[in-house]
Order: sequence, then C-alpha cells, then structure tokens
Amino acid sequence: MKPIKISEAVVRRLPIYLRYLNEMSASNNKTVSSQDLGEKLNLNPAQIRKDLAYFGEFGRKGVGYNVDFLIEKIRQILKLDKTLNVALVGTGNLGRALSNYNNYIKDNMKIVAVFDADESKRGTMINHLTVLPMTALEQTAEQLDISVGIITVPAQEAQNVADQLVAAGIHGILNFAPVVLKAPKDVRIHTADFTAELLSLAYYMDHNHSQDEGEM
Amino acid sequence: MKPIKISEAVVRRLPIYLRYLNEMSASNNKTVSSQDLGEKLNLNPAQIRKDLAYFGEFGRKGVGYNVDFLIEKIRQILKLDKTLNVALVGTGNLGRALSNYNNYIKDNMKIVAVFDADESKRGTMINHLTVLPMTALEQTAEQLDISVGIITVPAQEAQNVADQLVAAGIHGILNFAPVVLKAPKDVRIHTADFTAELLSLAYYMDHNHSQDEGEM
DNA sequence: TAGATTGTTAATCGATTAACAATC
DNA sequence: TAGATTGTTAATCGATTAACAATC
Repeated sequence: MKPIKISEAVVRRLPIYLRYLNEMSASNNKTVSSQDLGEKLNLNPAQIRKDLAYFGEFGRKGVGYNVDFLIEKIRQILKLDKTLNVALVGTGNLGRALSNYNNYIKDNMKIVAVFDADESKRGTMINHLTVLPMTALEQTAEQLDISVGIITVPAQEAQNVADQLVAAGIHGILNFAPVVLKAPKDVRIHTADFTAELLSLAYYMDHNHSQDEGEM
Repeated sequence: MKPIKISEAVVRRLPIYLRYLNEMSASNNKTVSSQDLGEKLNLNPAQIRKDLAYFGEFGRKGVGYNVDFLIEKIRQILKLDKTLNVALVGTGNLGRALSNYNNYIKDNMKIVAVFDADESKRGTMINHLTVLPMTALEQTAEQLDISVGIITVPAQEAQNVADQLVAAGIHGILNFAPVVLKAPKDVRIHTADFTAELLSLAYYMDHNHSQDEGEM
C-alpha cells in the first residue's frame, strides 16, 4: 500500500523493541506506552511511536500499545512469523558458541547446517549437526531452503566464503569476520564487528572529556 | 586545541580504516588515497577525508596518505598506543571464544582477568588465566589497572554484572548480552548485539523489493 | 606543466525530537 | 469530564556528499 521507504535505523530498532516486549509479555504486562519503552530502552518516545507508525496504527490513544498485539505485529514485520533456515560456516570457537545460541534465537531463525573448509573437521558433530564440507554448500542450501548464512571463519577466508554463499543462492549474511565484504547489492550483509566495537571503545577511555563533563 | 566534538559515527569508522591500513602495510603499500580506501571499505572518499581531517592534516595533496604514518595517527587517536587492560565476565562458550581472540586483538587491548559467578567454574583455566569469583572483581580491577569490561553472561545477569563493573571503577563496557544496560553517563557502553543483527536481517529476506530492484 | 588528490566549505539528505490535535 | 497517550506534522539537528580551490 504505502510505498514509504523504511530506513535501516528503524529496522535495527525493531528487534530491540521485540525483545523487551517479550520480557513484558512473560511477566504478564498487558499494555505499554512509548514512554515506558523509551525509558527502558534509552530511546526517545517520539521516535518509538514514529518507528511503529511506519507500519500501521498499533496503539490506542490515551492507552498505549497492547503488548501481545505489538509483538505479533513486529514479528510479522521482521518476517519472524515464518522460519528462516540458516547455514553456519566456520566451526572455530565462535562458530561453536553461536550454534549453541541456536535455541536462544529460537525466534524462528534456525541453524540447519554447519560447514567447515577444514577437512579434518568433516563429520564432527556440532550441536546435533554434522559438519559438512564446503563442496556440499550449494546442494544443501537448496535442499534445506537456506536463505541466511553466518560467517565465522578467519578474516582472510571470509570473502571467499561469502562468494560461495552468494553462489549458493543465499541472500542474507551475518558476518563475524573483521573485514568488509563485497557482494551483489541484492545480498544483504550485516556485520557483527565486535573487534571494531572494542577498539572504538578505547577512544572513550580516560578522556579528560574537555570541559563539558557534568560529573556529580 | 580544537574543541570540535567528534561524532560517534566517525569514531566507529576509525578501527575499520585502521584494519585495512594494517593489511596494506603488511603487503608493503606505502601510500593510499581516500579513493582507494573508499572502494575497499564501501565508503564515500569525501567522508573518509573529512573523518581524518577532524584530527589533523594527515595527507598530502596530489599524493594521498602515507600508510604507516596514518596507522600511527589512528592508533594515537584511538589510544591504542598504550595497552588497555580488559576483564572478561562470563566463561560460557562465547566468553571462551572471545578470550581466544585475545591474541587477535593484540592491538593493545588485553584480557588480563576472567570472572564467573558460577562457583563451579572457579579456578578453571581459560587461555592461561584462572577464572576468578566475582568477589575478586573490585580488587583485581584496581591491582591490574583494568579499565574495560566485556560481558558475556546471560541476559538476566548482565545488568547486575554491569553494576559490579561500574562499582569496580570500570569506564568502558563491551556488552554481548541481548539487553539494554543502564549505567552512569561517564561509563561508555558498546553493545555487540548480534541477535538483533540477525533478526533485522530477516526483514530484508525475500522482500519483493517493490518495483525498484534492478536484477539482472 | 599537467594530473592527482587533499582539506574544507556549501549543499543535500536523512534522522531525531518537539509539539500538539485527535481521541481513548 | 479530566488525564493520558497516540499518530503525525513541523522544527531541529546531525551526518553525508558534492564541489572545488589549494597544492603536491
């Protein structure tokens, strides 16, 4: 209907809303205001209302938002109402850690296959899944209807793996390797760049914070 | 000298520049232009020049930037020219994975202590470090001059851990728990929220991409 | 010199926030 | 009704990009 372009910033906030709403629902809260959400999530209430309003009129004036209804709506928006199958490539420490988060992210994104280029890993079990060789990627991706790939290989191999994922028809990549990946523009790449997060954190340490710091 | 406020967006790009410059240096490239950097990092060259210009005149007109000089400068800006000591709290799969990245992030951020609330983990060795109980946090932080904490505990415990880190005098936190943490504003919190990254990725999957997608 | 590329200003674009009428 | 809170417009703020003089 509305051909309004939704900005990335908005989309990135939706999972944050969802997460907190799930908590509220679990503790039997029925309604929530943008005010409440803003306080809990350190966001401006107006921003939250605006974000949600892009997708519909989900609230009631004078009342707020119905928690369970809003959960349902956000899940629909994010397409978490249907299961997305995920392939994980790279079975080092991080890959193994993530495959355990599988249950945690039970939000309908499910790791259904695990790959590793290292032949010696072949056949190893990781969280109920057998480690497959990269040569099996294309066929497995098709058979299991995999649409998302997670990359947890060393930086030098990441672009190569990304290329293989793209060749296997995958349209979304969550990249943990500390490198900027190239892909056709119909492939969406999100980078979980915690080394960059850590290094940028250093910038803010021990700063004398000029004159404008209002310590109490 | 210049009291110009540097935006977060700028600071977050610096480690990305640094990373690629290190690669260039390793392969013996002497100079680089904002054009080159932009192409490799998917960024606008003007943005890169502007980012760097906040901190000084690092380039030469008609020539570009000296790679090693720029590395040195960015390291100074990010304060990576002196070692920052880091405490890691939470020794689950992710915590163990990260402590192995330690050598990787040898950029002068060093995990010097590991903590876990679980008594049964106490005394276990992780990557040459003995797991300490949370009660040892405050004293250890002071003794080892720890300024940054990494949180890899379950979401329900994260805020509690953050409070303890703050109480121990830590001013920077890298949080891996999928929750929004509260802290005094002189404490800098970066969140490595890969579950949110993954869920927001779902939004972009299978989209019919309206009419404007130029598939070939 | 001619070509390349910076540093920087101005223009554009986009995102956040404030404000408030509508209304529950 | 009075109080609360949404949805939305307008105002503000900030970040990105274009353009170009300076200059190597």
